[in-house]
Amino acid sequence: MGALITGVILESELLEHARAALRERLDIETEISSMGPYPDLQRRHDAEIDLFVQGEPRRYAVECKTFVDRRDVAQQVKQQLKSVATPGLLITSYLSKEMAAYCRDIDLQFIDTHGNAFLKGPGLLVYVTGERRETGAKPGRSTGAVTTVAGLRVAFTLLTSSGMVAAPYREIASKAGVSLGAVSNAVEDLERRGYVISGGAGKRRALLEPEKLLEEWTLNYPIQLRPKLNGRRYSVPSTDWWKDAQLDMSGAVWGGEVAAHHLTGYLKPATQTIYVAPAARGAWLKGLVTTYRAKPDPNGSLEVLDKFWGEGLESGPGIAPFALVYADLLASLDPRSAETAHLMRKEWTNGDLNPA
DNA sequence: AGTTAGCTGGTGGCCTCAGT
DNA sequence: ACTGAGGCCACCAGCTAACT
Repeated sequence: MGALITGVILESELLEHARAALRERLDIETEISSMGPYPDLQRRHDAEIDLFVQGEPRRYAVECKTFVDRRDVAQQVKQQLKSVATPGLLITSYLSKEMAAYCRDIDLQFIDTHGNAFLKGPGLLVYVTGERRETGAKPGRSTGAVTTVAGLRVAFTLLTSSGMVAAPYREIASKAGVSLGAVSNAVEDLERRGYVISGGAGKRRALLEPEKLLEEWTLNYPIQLRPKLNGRRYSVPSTDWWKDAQLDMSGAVWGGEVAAHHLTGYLKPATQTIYVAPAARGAWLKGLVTTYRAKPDPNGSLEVLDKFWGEGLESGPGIAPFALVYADLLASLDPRSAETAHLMRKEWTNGDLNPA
């Protein structure tokens, strides 16, 4: 089971190993009720399982995470499972004593593949910690394509530009704004997880299951990549200033609700998200302040972030790539935005929003 | 296109010190 | 003497860039 720890594994494998550990160490039987991804946006977890306690099934919404070695990851899972009607359960490869204690503190139930567990409910209280991982296994962080900053950039480039997956690593690296080694790691991870198929030496690679990859990317983008984009908020006196703001001339692009409005005509934007190239950011912000009297405000409706992708990936003039607009909408946790995101994904699936 | 050495930054653990 | 907070430090994963 060493590979479980050092490599990135499939959610289904993680689930199976954790269920086996629960059965062997704690004599608790489980049954998988359903596996995601779910079509409805209310269910963004990975699976639903029944735990049999004294013969009675207890249903849990499951979120699988290969590595949970940071408090913010546990916190993110907690937040994600909060919106689910059934009790949430984190399944991971290994939780240290410290992380187990933290999960208990924030009331996040979990099981890992080594028999550590925290389960509570009517007539049920299990807290097992300190079960050790195998020797030689490192506590490693993932090098995953959707769990690291560089990996997310690479996955984003592949999702946004069809055909890019077959391009040389140097071209992908250039478009994604990451190093060559990072592309190598990311593509290797995508291959291992079945998102990329490689035909061997000289053969072209292909992207498989882009929809599933998009879902994973969407979940990880607000946690891993977005906080690195130097986000700053501003308030603008006029509520509909965005209507006549022409961004494409200034190198900035709309993300979030305004982009969704332009793409679908469906959503009336209450917030504005703009991505600006870091080099142009200073001059661009000056213009924003003089033209629209924008003021720095931590609660302002306008958020300005660094543009992190290369040229030619936009969904349209002055509009961020679809995947990013979709992720922005879902990250806002606003039901209106989620509905629009769902609508956009349908169009993307049909190929209507794919630029390249 | 792949490999790897070296740098960077984040995290966890240990130590110290102040307060009770 | 004990406990908790804060600071410091070592370790390690992630990343880059040079090299093959």
